[in-house]
Amino acid sequence: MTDTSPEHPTTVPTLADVARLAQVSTATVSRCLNTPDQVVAKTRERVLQAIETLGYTPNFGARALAARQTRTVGAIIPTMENAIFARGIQAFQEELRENGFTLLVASSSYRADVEEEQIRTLTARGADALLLIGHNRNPEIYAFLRRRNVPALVAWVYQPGAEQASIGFDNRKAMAEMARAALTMGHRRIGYISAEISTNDRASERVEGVRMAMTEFGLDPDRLDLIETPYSIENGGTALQTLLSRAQKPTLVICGNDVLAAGALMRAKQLGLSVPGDLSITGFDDIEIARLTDPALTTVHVPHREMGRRAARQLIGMLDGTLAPSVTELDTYLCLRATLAPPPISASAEA
Amino acid sequence: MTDTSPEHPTTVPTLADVARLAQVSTATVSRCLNTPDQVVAKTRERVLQAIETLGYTPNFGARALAARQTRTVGAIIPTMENAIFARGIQAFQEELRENGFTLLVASSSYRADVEEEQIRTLTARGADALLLIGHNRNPEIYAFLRRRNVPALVAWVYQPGAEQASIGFDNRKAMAEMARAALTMGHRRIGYISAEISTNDRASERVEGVRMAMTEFGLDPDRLDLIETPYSIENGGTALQTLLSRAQKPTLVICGNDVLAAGALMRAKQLGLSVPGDLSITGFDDIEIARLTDPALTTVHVPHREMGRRAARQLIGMLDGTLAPSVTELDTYLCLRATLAPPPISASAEA
DNA sequence: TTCTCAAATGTAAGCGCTTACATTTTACAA
DNA sequence: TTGTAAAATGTAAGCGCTTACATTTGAGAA
Repeated sequence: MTDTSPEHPTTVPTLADVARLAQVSTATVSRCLNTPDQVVAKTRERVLQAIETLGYTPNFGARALAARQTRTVGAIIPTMENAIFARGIQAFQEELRENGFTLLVASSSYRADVEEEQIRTLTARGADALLLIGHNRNPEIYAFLRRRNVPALVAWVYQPGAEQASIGFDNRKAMAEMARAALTMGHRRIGYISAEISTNDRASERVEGVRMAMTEFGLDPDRLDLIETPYSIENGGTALQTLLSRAQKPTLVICGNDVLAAGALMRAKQLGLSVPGDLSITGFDDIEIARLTDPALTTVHVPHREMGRRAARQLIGMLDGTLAPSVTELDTYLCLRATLAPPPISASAEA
Repeated sequence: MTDTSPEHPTTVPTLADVARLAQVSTATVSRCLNTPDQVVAKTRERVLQAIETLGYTPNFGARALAARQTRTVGAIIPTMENAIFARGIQAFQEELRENGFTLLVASSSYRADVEEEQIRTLTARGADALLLIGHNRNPEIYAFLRRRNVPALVAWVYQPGAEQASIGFDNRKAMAEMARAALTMGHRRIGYISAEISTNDRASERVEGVRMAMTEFGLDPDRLDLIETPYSIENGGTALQTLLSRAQKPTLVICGNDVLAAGALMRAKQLGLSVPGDLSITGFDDIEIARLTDPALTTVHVPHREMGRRAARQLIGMLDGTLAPSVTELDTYLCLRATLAPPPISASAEA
């Protein structure tokens, strides 16, 4: 039983339906959609009209199957729960969109196995290219992607001599700069609140940056009081409390990012400490929240938007063959606001 | 030139490649993947082995095309920039995942045209069902979705007698309750910081709730001092400052959500006001930030997680025909924390 | 051993699109 | 008018999968 009455259609309209209604071949309809100036205005209008009356929308899967490309790129970020990646991904998406690409975002919850699954899912869905965060993952994944001709770009990190194409900043160098500023002010007892280090190279590099600076200042890097905890405001507060319960209280708590720092700062104030009078606290990322805490957070500014836009451009270039894979370093800078100051006199005397 | 050496494959492996290597038909390979117990163990192992050595991954588009379903559902939320929808969507996703569904999220930036485009995109990509936020949109969209057999569920709102299947809470009632609490304490000069009302029914309903309560208390609802501004911490601060510049300063600022409230609270403190001593501030949503401000925010608790999970179940039920579309109301409750208190004596005397 | 029938597997027809190639139309020069 | 080439359109072969239906296999009954 065929149903041809446009009034009460029972199935979803297809290209063929449009072609029939417009009295052209399916090829012409397809061209109207993809290369409109290959079809003469009169025909085109007729086709567009038919599309309109039928309420036709092309089937993405079929199109991808036939065209062998989707103009879609995938991004797998560790988390969507806090705003760490929001701005960068937003910019990434904007630049993609301006170039006719669609972004598909997935999150891995900082888990390698989930990331791997998401990579498979996104390539199965036809992602033409992939944006990944950080370096450390199973090298087989790159082989898999190469096999499928899916270019990948690693973001949020810069490591000299990296194998993979990447765009980002030197996390170690950036945090070292912060640590040097603090050490110069006289801080010697330092606490550090970090994300889990073993699976997160941004986090581990930042810690290493502090250790590096400590060594430069003649301090034993093992004396860094390190706590690892997932990024969240709440966890920042809890970790701060732990650090403050040590026999030797820190005069400075460096946080792996602004979210942790915001939590630590709030908790410190709730505990009656004056920041930075009694205790200095620093963050990393310079997200919105950093400017809005009271006092405003001293942090490391990361060029999220630039990173996102340039990542998109790089990936598009790799896709159409105009750009070779490359390793790009972006600059960060210290953002000295109000939560970092010299340690209290009493404390520096003790040290 | 055909390349059959598995060492240096030049194309991505397909079902047919697997079938060839395992010496079975493509149908059998397909069954191994989709209905494994329809194929005898020995064959299955051989096929799985072939899949492994070839590194085969099924092509999603082709599968969707042939099977006419994707086990994918789409959600279009107004924004990803703040955490308003994060928890609810997270729960939605979890429940979907447990049932073998994948979630695709898109954001509309609170723009009707973008939302419409996203709806088309997601259905083109084969979403089997859709989650939408709030009621007000072009009714043609529902016709479009019906035509395509894509069930849709509206969330975050409850309106008695709604046409569309929905799950959510009564925004008006919830906010009215908050307003009554404040009015009972003696507040008479009320400022309100809202999202844009014309395009956002959650926002407008909440405002109406306050107006309703004012009327109940014999106040002229038009005296509500209303400012509309996009949800962001920064904007909350700016709006607060505007409200404070009025001839008649408010003793209470009700905010349309916690993000605005957090911004307003911070700004108030920076301006040297004591909250709630000099000024009361309230939020809506009860997201993480509400418990972490100082003082903690008085707000309306929304059952985000429950809403997300139940939305998923409802949609899955509609998809497999076991559940009829329905309109579900969820309960909210007042979360009295520390930013709401009676107005200062001086103020109530003036009123 | 032969027969029966369920279980396992195979065959092949699409799903809705793009695109190489073939054909027709059109515009313009001769 | 005719010829020519470019422009417009059509034809049809897949893209990689699922699945209805056909065929083969094998276990157990007779």
